[in-house]
Amino acid sequence: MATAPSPLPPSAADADGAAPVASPAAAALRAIGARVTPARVRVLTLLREAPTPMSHHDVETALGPDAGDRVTLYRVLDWLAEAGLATRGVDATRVTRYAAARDGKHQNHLHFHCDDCGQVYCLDTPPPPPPELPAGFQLQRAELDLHGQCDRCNSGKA
Amino acid sequence: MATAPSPLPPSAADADGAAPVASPAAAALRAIGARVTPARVRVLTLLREAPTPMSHHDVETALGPDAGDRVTLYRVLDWLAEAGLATRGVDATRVTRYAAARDGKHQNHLHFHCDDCGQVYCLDTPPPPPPELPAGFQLQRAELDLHGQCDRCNSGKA
DNA sequence: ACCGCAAATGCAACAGAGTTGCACAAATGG
DNA sequence: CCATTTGTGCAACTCTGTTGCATTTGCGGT
Repeated sequence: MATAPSPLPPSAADADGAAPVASPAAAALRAIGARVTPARVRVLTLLREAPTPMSHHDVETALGPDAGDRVTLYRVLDWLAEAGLATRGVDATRVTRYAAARDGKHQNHLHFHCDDCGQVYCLDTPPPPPPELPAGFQLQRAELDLHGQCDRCNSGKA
Repeated sequence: MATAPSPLPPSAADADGAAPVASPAAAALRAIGARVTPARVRVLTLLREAPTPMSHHDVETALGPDAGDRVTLYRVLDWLAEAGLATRGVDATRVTRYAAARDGKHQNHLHFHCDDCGQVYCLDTPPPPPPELPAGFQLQRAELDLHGQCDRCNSGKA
């Protein structure tokens, strides 16, 4: 798998020494009383601009030299998820993907997994109401994953 | 995680030299014109008797000395999924789980993932109808995964 | 402006799940 | 019973994610 398309935005990670703090990511960090570190700001900014959930590898590639240590990246992603600023998800290839949890938007929509290229798409369609479950079971969240072929892979084949 | 409960049935894997072929698993294999090998019969039989999807590790543990080689087990599980005799799924801990695909039963029901113990439960509730998606996208299958705490983990805590 | 401490980072080594290549054994078909 | 095709076993490897520990750094207090 060749690291997916990843249409990363042009001006994702900047503001290191010149501009103090212009990024909304930094603001979000401050808002919850967390430390504002370059790594966190860079990663969160990237996730916020990304159109689809990103894997550790995606983030590392997208940030390039600014990605820093592999482990730090894992820890930052993990921390973001723990802090509620991002959501975690495991795709069909056993890879964990992260998405910015903006204003709760990512909590409540559908994901389409392309079984061909592995890309994950976010759909605007509202999810159906979850069914009720047996007593004793507490529902935390429901996730409807659609699997199939995306338009790109679909047109390329028969 | 201590390898899940795994209530493996008493008479799962037998019939090696004495009884010719009594297992329905073997019959299922023959039915699709595939080779009937001990490994396949043992694994498929186990999966068919299992109440929940099993991971590679679960199967290896359950079969004990009869499990054979790790790699063979991976290949058998993979083959079963490819052949349509089992279905694959990835749980919250990035572990692939397999379930026997009997008569199409496992195709169309819900899974509840316990975020505490990682156990996967099969619910009888019928899944909601999938929404329509953008043009160019071809839906292969929809999977509704419910996440939360199971009754066991739920009662143990506050 | 400076100091100190807790928290974050970097480095290195490790762990578990799954894969690949190749030689050998076994299941079918003739 | 033999030949061919397919599955199995072994060893080594890749990839994703973790853990421990020393060092640096954000940030609040002085």
